[in-house]
Amino acid sequence: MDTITIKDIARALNLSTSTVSRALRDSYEINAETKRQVVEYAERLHYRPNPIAVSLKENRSRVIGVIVPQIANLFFSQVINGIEAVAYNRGYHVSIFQSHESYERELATVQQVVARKADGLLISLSSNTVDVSYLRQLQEKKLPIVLFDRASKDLDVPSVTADNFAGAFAATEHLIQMGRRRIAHVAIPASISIAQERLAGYRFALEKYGIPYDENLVRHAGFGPNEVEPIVNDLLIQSPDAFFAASDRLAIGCLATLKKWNIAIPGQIALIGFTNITVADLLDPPMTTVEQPALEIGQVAAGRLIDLIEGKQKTVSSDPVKIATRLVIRASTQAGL
Amino acid sequence: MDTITIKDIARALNLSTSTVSRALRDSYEINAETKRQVVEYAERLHYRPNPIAVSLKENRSRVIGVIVPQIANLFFSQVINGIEAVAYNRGYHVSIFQSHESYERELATVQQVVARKADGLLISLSSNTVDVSYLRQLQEKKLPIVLFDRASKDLDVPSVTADNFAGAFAATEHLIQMGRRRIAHVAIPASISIAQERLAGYRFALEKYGIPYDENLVRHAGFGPNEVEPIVNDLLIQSPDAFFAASDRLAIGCLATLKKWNIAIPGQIALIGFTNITVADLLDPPMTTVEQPALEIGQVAAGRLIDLIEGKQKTVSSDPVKIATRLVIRASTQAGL
DNA sequence: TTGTACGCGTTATCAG
DNA sequence: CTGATAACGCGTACAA
Repeated sequence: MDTITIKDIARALNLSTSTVSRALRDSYEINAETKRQVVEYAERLHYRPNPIAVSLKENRSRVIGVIVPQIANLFFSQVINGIEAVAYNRGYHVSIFQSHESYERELATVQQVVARKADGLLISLSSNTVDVSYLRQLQEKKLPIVLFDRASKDLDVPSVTADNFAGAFAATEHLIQMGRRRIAHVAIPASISIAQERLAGYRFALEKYGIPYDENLVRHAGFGPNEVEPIVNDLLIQSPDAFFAASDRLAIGCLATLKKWNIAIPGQIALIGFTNITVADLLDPPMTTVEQPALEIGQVAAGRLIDLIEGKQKTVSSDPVKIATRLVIRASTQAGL
Repeated sequence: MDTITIKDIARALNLSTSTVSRALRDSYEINAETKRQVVEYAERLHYRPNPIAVSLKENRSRVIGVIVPQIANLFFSQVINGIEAVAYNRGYHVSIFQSHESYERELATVQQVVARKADGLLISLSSNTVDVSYLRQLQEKKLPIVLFDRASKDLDVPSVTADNFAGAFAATEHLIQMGRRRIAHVAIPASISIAQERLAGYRFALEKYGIPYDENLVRHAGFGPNEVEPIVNDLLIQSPDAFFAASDRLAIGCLATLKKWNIAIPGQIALIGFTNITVADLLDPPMTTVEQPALEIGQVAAGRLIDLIEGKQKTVSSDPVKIATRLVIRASTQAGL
């Protein structure tokens, strides 16, 4: 292997490794000339310190581990972009991993990342994760952790999420103001923290407008490939006049099912997805959406984590940060109503 | 820090670290009883070898580095899923990184990953990467590398891509068979390897049906946020009767622009995207697409890489692997014609 | 200002 | 069968 080490430089310049080492970092009392020599030589040979050796020595890695349920999801991939932007600026590398909505893989991945001395963890919990004790243990070992999007009430850890309650409220209220009264809600799995918040926002809007809550109009869908259609079919039996879908995937599932039954959405069904769908404008009629500030969530989460890592946050104020969502009303949805 | 090491076990059991180490791996001549003791104690304390120390010692990490231009792209995220499935099964961890279509970031990321002793690299080149000499150097240092999707003719490295030529040919031929003659092609940046292949497939189809190639009908679009619309506008001046978009993003850009001008796609313009758009069925009319076998590309690429890593591939046959695409013809697109 | 020696956690070699 | 020792690359107390 011809990767060059501090030792090579030392030998070439007739110096000790410690002198070279010092010359390359703190100029902690080192002869200017020696330093110049070393730095120049190192430069010329493209010397790069071995991060593995440094990690072993210093017990850290300048790496932030990011674990998301799945990457094939515009929301998460955008959050990651936000994370990277901040982390990169502050001198950290970001390693990305997927839990594939599996508790076991989440656990294994986190263990691996921690074993590799990541300086901190940014996690969005898998839908199957109920036992978060492994995270609590890491937290007790002083490992900086920040949750985003999918947090856990069983964990006293800082979290950054969209304001799901307000977003769901806005979506539902919009539908109500368009004259709808029987609004079906296709929800994400109840085990996910934000499912409750979205449901609460939905219920609160109904309440505000004096519409009774009908549990038959609410169904949770999992992540299986063909789970949405039967659920939408069931909901259709309740003859809803609108749909509030709690995610991109569910919104698409709704649309597909409605299309299959040839139900014209504008006249009879209004649909709002809690989404980042980029093609919402292309649909006919365009879909009104609640957009999550994914980029910002990532940026804020990364910022908080790095503050924790660098000890700028003495008090770990674990009060959740809520980032405002945005209701995007597409023209002809309104027209259609 | 209360991470337990081999040394802790040795002390507790009055053994030397070397004995413990041996007991934990090769049972190479070790007393059965001693071994049992060690293993049991290690189990009880949840001992996990420090992967950083092992990497330093063995100069490898059982980690595969994956670098893609961007994660917020269904094609890439699905490829990654394919990669993970295979790598996981064969005992490797996968670390995911983005180059954000920047040569500099690609370079920096690869250097970082290599410095951390990744056992191999799976890369899809950024659109700005023209100088691949840094990869050639790594290759010469015997680092296993496999390119996927975006390869480079300047690099004699195994690659796995979709059969872009055949896919583009099939798409174009389909449009021709639907009676179109002036087929506009919105292409990805010419610097990307597969751009040429797709263009060639397009041209070959025209040729086969005796349609003259008109360079005014072909435009390349970059990755800027507002690049597609003006290009589509320009193309519209050439009064095309169909569009062949070379990617998801471009297809969406086409659709958006056409919708803006209120051009009814079915009657006047047929559109085919070289894509993985999941909502193609929802569009009105549904869009016919050429689907890339993303998952399979990832699986094959990961398989080849691991074969290389494990030396099963003595001869580095760098002949590119082409995976067949699938033309998905949506019913009413045909009807519309 | 520079060099020596040690440790981070692990494995491999060589004695015993 | 087991233990001492060296080595992977680096940083740092301690000595000079």
